[in-house]
Amino acid sequence: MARKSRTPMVVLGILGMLRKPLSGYDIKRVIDNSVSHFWAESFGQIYPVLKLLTAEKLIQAQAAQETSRKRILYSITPKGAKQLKAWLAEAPEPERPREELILKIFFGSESDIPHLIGHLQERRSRANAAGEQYTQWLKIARKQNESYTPFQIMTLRAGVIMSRAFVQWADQSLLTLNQMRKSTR
Amino acid sequence: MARKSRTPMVVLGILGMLRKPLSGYDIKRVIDNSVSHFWAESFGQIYPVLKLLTAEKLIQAQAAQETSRKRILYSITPKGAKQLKAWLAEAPEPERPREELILKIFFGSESDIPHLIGHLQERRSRANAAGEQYTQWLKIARKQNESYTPFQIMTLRAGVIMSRAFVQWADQSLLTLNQMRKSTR
DNA sequence: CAGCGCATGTAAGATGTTACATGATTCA
DNA sequence: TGAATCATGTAACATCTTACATGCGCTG
Repeated sequence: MARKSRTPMVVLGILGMLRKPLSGYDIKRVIDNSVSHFWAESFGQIYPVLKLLTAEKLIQAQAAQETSRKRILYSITPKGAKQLKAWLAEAPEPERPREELILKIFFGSESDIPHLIGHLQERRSRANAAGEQYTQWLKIARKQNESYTPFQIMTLRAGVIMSRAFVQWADQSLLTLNQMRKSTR
Repeated sequence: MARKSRTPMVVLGILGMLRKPLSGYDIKRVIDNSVSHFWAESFGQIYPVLKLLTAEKLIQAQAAQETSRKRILYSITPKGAKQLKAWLAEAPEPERPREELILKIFFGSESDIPHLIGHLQERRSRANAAGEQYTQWLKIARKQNESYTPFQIMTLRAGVIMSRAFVQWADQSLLTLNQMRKSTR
């Protein structure tokens, strides 16, 4: 048996936290605009889960009345909220680490330094961008602090700290690699 | 189509880097004792891959002569080394983030602060232990530096930096949570 | 009217985990 | 002799990604 899917709980979490009816599309957008660097979901997961949760009466569907556009809104039921709370109380399962970049550096002796430098720069710049985005969000959150929970702010800080640490490591490693490249030429 | 498996390349990488015949069991042990915090493999993956790679002539098997114990040793072929080098030159694929702890904190408003504190403490102590282990390895590596490549040392530094950043964030967050717990009582 | 963003959904297929099965050897 | 470690392997099953399919509404 494979590890139990946490997608249903993520959906329940978004619906429970925001306390308003959302469509599958909305849910995806919320995830992408908040915890995307820590958790991602695809439509291929979300839509089937929405049906499953409805069948289990953990969420309920209602057709959107406002517009003519096809749009199904879901809200969490008391049963769903209970289920969510129970899951939140459970210890997070240890994740399986998957850091291909580190692996490629680990095998660096079988590769060429310029390639490694390229990979590192590329990831460094992405981590840097992520860090700046989180910093930006933090700034916004501090201004209008009634629309953010302190918990959300904590995750933003995690984003800033972890991104910066990565950038710091990348810079240090790039320095080392550049020195190695020079000395072996 | 799901994301392409990188297990074959990990096996090729270990065999290529160490340049000596290893068994499936050995390979697992090497991974567990080096990059385990960045990459993990299970026997359920390794053994089938070993057969596959043999069929493709990227590695070759030889029965262990030394002992009577059932033990199959594999070594990389030139073709395998070429394949490995090509993979190492490719840009690492972006990983799908999966940080259940951050998610649970993000949904913190639907949970109880003591639970969150428990989860955080538990992960903080594991990150701290990982950080200390990497620090230890770094110390050893510096002493007998001919048995470690500079690339391996770089990954050890990554372990130290990332673990410390996590611990730093956890401590900051625990402080916040404890203050919140007091003020809402 | 073309293109983009909104919006929902399905199918195929590889991936990876867990559990199980088996047996040898070493050490207390 | 029993437990732990060494050692290889298979089966079942859920998970997840990618690709595809479809169609509406708004904007330039």
